[in-house]
Amino acid sequence: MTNPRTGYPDGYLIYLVKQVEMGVRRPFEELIGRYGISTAGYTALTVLQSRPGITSSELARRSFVRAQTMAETVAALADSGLVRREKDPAHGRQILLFITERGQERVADIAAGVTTFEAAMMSRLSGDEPAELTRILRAVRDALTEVAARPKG
Amino acid sequence: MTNPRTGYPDGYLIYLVKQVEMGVRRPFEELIGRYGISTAGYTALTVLQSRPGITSSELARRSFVRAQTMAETVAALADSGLVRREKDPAHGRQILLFITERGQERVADIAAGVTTFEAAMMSRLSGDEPAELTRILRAVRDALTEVAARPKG
DNA sequence: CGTATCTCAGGTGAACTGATATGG
DNA sequence: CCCATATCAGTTAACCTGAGATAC
Repeated sequence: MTNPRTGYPDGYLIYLVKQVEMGVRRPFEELIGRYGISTAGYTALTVLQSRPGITSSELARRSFVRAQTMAETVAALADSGLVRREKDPAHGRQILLFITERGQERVADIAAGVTTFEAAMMSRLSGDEPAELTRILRAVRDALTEVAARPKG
Repeated sequence: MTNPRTGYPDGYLIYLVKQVEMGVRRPFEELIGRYGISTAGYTALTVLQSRPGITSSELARRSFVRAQTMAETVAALADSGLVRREKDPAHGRQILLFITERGQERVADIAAGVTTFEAAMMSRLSGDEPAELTRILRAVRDALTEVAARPKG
């Protein structure tokens, strides 16, 4: 009934994650949408900033979505000239992705709004709580990566 | 560029929340789906356990969705006999919601699976990290409630 | 009169499964 | 042969907006 590790009912952590994600979703969508891209697109751009040259499939794995879903997201970015696709000479099938100059600019344009929004999210946190939260969420994500890697159960 | 409170790039916290939510979504859906209800339905049931007699609109606010969306979720639960609707005698328009005996049983059936899944999520956390995470996420959710309450921006 | 609930109707973006082709 | 990537096609679950009736 009550989880000894959280002090809350079983399933509450999952509910809480969902609440936070939903609380972020609409305001964030509204913010990003003004710049003509989707939330998923924006996220892909920021990942490509730190990991230039990864494939769409790899991007999909990092976002916990199927390759087909990410392919759509990337296609939209490529159409807008924010991402450049380049055939991997070593692997004929793979296509490497790079953020373009224009993509960099777009991310820079959005930066101030994102910073403000994230500050609002953290407005009730004090001291090192933001760093704690980030650290612990990364550990949860890594644990979920393991779960996702399992074949079917 | 780098947020001084998290030590990570701006927007990373939002990305992390999304990653975790996506990492939870499919396995959790798969788990809950076996019992013939949706993830949203299961969550509504658990909230009704601790808050019997709240309205669908109130449930919607707590989940950061529109009233119409929650109405659909609740309708499905009522059709399955997991939730009972009762006209509020004091407020002619409002309909109060209660989880039924059958709803309680359904939640109980799912409990073991949920506990196991949540344990997997927390498998890389040690000591009081799960409690820390829960506490901090609640503070973030409360901050987001304020953001959502604002009229339009 | 303004605000909130509930409900009907229609719409959408972002995920999904399935199938196929190709390359390592 | 097996596995991964990419891509075309169709589908779904969970949100959304808009509009109208009712109640405080």
